[in-house]
Amino acid sequence: MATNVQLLKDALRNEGLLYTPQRQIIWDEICKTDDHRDAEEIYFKIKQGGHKVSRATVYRTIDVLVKNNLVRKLELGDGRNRYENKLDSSHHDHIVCIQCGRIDEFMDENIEKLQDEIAKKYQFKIVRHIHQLFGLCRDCK
Amino acid sequence: MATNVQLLKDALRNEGLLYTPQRQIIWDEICKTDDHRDAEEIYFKIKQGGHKVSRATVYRTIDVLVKNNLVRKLELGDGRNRYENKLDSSHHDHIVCIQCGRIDEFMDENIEKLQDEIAKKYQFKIVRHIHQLFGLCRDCK
DNA sequence: TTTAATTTTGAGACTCAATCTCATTAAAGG
DNA sequence: CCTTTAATGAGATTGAGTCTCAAAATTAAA
Repeated sequence: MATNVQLLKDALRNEGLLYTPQRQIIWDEICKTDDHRDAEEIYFKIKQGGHKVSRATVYRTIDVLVKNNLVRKLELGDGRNRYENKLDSSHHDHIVCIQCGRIDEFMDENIEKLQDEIAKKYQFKIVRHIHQLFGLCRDCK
Repeated sequence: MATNVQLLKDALRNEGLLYTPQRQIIWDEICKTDDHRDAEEIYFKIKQGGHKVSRATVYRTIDVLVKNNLVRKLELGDGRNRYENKLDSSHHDHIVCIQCGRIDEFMDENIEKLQDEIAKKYQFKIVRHIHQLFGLCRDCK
């Protein structure tokens, strides 16, 4: 598998951390899909795959990946954070079906612009934002 | 104090629940400020005020108030939900300072419209949305 | 190399918000 | 009143996430 080994190595070097098999396994697992999975799911998938990596290491490594922009953290407000790799995805926000859990992505340049204007009005420097639409998807309404 | 007794009574009737002193105390406490407080803060403020209401009742009652549109639930993704009364506030979203915790409110009719368009494009029925800008406020940047 | 110093890992304890349980208390409605 | 039904509260439980610390692995030094 070994997806984007170099990206991981760079992130680790950037943090002054060592490149280890466990960290590679975790990064590989996150790269395997474009799903929005929580840490437990990722942890169990790794276990299922026959690898032995502890829960603590999974959480610790995900934090590093998020901090170094390899992974996006999704906060849906239900007490579980989700994660998705940022390998080839540009910025986007999320549409979440409250019935079936399906998560779609959207991006609107105009909304981004309006956001910046609002920030300016409040003399606020935006570091990140969350924009999520909750409701019923095509198949659930 | 007894703020908007009728609104509470209506919400409770709507849910088939009884009107009780504890529920009134909780609703009063939430109406006292326009802050965005978490359940523990509300619980302790009630305690401080000399009233005896259990934590369980606070959480249970807040849920009813949220469900009946008397209270807005704010999910900032830090593991604690905040609540604000909806007495005289119209719809708005939030700007959160990651340095000092200050929370401001904003509302942009154009963003709302764009949101609706996106929903239409995805054949999605929006039930609620979260739009939060995180960063540094005027005094922190 | 062999040893010493440093970093990482993993098992399980711990935290904290939130929920659940169930015995006790309070209220409604004859 | 008395019976029935609902609400309350104390404390147990859950669950995601974090922390601890001894053991294992890696790196650097000798």
